[in-house]
Amino acid sequence: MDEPGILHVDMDAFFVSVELIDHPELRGRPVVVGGAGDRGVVAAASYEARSFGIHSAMSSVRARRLCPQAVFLQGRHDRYGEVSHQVMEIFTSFTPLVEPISLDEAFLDVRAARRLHGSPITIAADIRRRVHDEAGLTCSVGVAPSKFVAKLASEAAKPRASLQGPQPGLGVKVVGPDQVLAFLRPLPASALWGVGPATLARLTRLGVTTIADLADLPVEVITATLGTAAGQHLHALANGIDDRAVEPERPLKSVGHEETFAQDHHGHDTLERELVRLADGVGSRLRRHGLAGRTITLKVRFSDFHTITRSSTRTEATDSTQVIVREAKSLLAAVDPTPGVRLIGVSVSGLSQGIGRQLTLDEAGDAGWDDATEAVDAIRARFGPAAIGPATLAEGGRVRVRQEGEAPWGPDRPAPPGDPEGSGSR
DNA sequence: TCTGGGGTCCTGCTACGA
DNA sequence: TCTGTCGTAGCAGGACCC
Repeated sequence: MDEPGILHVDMDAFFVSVELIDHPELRGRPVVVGGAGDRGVVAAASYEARSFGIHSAMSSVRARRLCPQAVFLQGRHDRYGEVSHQVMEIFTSFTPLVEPISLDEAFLDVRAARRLHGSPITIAADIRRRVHDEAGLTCSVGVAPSKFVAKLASEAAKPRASLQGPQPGLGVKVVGPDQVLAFLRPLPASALWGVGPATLARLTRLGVTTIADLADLPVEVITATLGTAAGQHLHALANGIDDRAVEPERPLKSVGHEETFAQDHHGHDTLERELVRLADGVGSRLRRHGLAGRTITLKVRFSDFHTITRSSTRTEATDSTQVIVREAKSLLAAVDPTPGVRLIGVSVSGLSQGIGRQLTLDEAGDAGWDDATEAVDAIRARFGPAAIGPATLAEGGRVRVRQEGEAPWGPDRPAPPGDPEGSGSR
C-alpha cells in the first residue's frame, strides 16, 4: 500500500454546519450543538465558538462560562443522519470501498477508481466540490498511502479557529509515499491514533514527545511499557507502517444504551425502571438489525464517577427485551446504589444473526411476549420509538420513551457506522 | 474543569476441563 | 488419585475513538 490512494474525508464542524443550513440567520455567530443540561457536554462547536476556547467534549457549564452569548442548540440526530447519508452517497459514487467511521467522516480507497474518476487528488477535489454543491457543506480531505496518514493529513487540511475568527484550511492535503516520514516525525506523539492521555503519560516518562522519538525507540522498550499489541502497533505507525485495508462492511459487535441522570439515584426501584427503558431500546435495536447476543452487561457509574460493569453470558443468544431486562435486573441486584448512581447502561455483546433461533427454556416462558414484541416493533417502525413503550415506564397514563434522534443531553448520540441511530461526530 | 453516549479493543485475572 | 500445565472462556476494568 504505497500509492497515495487512500482518502480520509472529514466534514468541517458537521453538526453545526447542518444547523447553519437550516438556520442561516445564525451564520457568523458562535454556535454550539449540545451542552443542553448541566451534565451535558459539547458535541460540536462552530469555528466562531472555538475562538472562545470552546471545544467538543467540554462540559456545557464551562462552555457557557466561556461564551455566554453563544447559541446552544439541542442537536437533531435524525437530521444529521439524513445529511450524512447524502454525503456518504456522494462518496460511494466514486468508489464502493467506503468505510464510514462516524456520521461525518469516512475512509475511501480510490486506487481502482483512477481510470473512471482521475487521480486521487482529482477525486479529493471533486468530492469537496460535490459535497459543497449538493449538501451545502464543507469538508477536508487527506490523501495518503495509508489510513492513519490520510487521517492525519485531513486534520492538517482543516480550517482553524483563531482570535481573529475562522482561518480557512488547505481543504486537501496530499502526503506522497516518499513524504510520509517527513510528515509524521515532527508531529506530537499524541497525534497517533491510540495515544490518549494515559498512553501519552507513559510515553512521556520514556522521554517521548514526538512521533520521531517513538519511531527511534527500540520496539521492545515500547512493548515493555504499553504491552505487546499497543506497543507494536504504535511503533509501526510511528514508522509510517499501516497495512489496514479500507473495510466497507464492519459488523456490529455490541449494542447498548446508557444514560446519565439529571440527579443521582439512590434506590433499586428507580434504577430498575430506567433499566427497563434502556433494555427495551436495546432489544428493539437488536431485533431491527436481526441480531441476538449472548452477553448482557450492566454498567453503573456512581456519583464519584467510579464505574463498574457486571456481565453475564448465556448459553443461547437472545434479542428478547424480557430476557435482557431480567438479566440486567439480576446483575443490578448485586450492586449497592446507596452512594448515588449517576449513570446506568445496558449492552448486549457476543452478537450473531438472531433470525431462526430456538427458544431456550427460560425464554419459553416469555414466548407469550413474542406477539406483543412484534406488535410493539411494528408500531415503532410506523410511528416512531416514542409511540409505545413498557407499561412500567408509564407516567400519569403516558409513556415516556426517548425519541429517535433525541439525545439525552441534547446534542448527538453516536452509534456505529451503518447504524443510523448513532455514530457521533465532532 | 468536570467529565455524554455509542462503540472497539486489549489486558489481567480466575475458573475449568483436558 | 493427585498434581501441574496449558488452552480457553468468562469477567471486569481501562483506554481509546468519534
